[in-house]
Amino acid sequence: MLDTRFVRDNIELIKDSLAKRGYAVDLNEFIGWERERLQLLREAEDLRNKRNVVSEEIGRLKKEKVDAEHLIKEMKVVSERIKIIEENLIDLENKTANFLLTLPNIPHNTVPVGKDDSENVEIRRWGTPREFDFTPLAHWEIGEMLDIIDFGRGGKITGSRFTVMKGLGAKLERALINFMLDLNTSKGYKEIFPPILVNADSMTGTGQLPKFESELFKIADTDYYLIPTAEVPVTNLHKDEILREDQLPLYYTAYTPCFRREAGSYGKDIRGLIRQHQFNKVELVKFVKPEDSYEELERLTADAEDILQKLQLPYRTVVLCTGDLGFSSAKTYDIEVWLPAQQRYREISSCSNFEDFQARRAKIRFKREGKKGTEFVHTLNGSGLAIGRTVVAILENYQQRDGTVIVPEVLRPYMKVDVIR
RNA sequence: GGAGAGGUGGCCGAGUAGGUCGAAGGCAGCCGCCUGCUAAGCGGUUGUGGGGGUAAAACCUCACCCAGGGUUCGAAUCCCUGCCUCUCCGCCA
Repeated sequence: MLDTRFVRDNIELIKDSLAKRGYAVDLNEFIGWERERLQLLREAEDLRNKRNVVSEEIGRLKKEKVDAEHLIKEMKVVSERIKIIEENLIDLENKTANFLLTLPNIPHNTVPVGKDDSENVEIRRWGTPREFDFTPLAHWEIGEMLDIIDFGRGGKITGSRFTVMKGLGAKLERALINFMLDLNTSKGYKEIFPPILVNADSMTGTGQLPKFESELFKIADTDYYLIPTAEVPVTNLHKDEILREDQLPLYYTAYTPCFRREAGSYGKDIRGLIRQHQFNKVELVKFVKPEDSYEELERLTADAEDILQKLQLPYRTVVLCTGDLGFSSAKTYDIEVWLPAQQRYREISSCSNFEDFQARRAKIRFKREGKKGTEFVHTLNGSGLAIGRTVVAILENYQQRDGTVIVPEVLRPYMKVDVIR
């Protein structure tokens, strides 16, 4: 969420930055609400002040057994007036707050301007895509041949976009989770295992609600939602807290299953593991001081890239342009892994700096040593990494002519085998 | 699921026959004083958000005693609803 006063005072800047994202927003109504709200607020405060003073006086008079009936009558009228104003005030507050909740974050000035993902800018590549002396198979073909991925039974048990991992496939999934958590924690990220059902308040805190309800699974008869990413529970760890300066930065890593409706992606990536309703992911989350957040974003991205380097998987990193940037993010790097069967790079991690956008929604603040007042922290997160897509990348990049798959060196201690056959 | 108890400031903990309580006291923190060092002691100070005000402060004011409603001239204190915590029973991984 953007700050009310900031929006009020920077109308033009907001309009410009939203236009870069492809949003056309009418702020005039908001300005009108704010003007009226402030006026009513002052009126209400003056009246409340009067009531406080006179009520005190009434108390004193009653103690002295002096008649205060005329004052009580007078205050009755004042209280009624306050009540009416407060109702209007609440109405206006709701309107402005709901409006602000639907505004996306302002892109950082280093984010390239563009209309959609075709204008994202590649900033680096690592590794060289392997030359095959045979035609590489798609991961779903490999997975079914080796009997480690069962798409059909996933559909039977639940429905489309659900998959069963079996044998060494299941073990590969588990190995990757452990490998990534071990690597991340060795770099100072604290491991978290959070609830995977969260309440609406937490979803609002990180920006999924109110705008993107249709992309979430909601539990019937409750206020709970299945998380679409560990970002939600982990960022909300410090909801409504005031942290001490010396507690920052905070680094967390968490493995969770993730659940997404994938509404609006009908027909996309129907085959294979790329786009599932349920998938595993190891996430990286940071809470940092504002002046550090862009340096922290670079390091977060580097930490995610390091996982691919250790797995010896070729990738490239792109910076998302304004038109492709996520709702809550001020700047995002996508890391895309090379998939030989598709002959293209596919997203495997998304690393973002949300600046104070989430912190303001979730009221995550900190206090500087020796300074008055509080400031919002900056929050960041990135996948480190999406497990299912990493499985895809390993199967496709490490496949051999005979249909078997070599286990990446760093995973062998976890897998206990060198080859999946 | 059944029965009970409770939710007050960074922490502990007063305050419930409504009135000057943003809230006693203690601890912790900060600033002084004192002190051979440490400890003890003495004095002062320390919440959050909003509106106004200022060059910036100072300052004025409103709100906040789990959350949301209600009663009242006036509520931390009374009433209702919700959430959470604890204890006992049941059930269960």
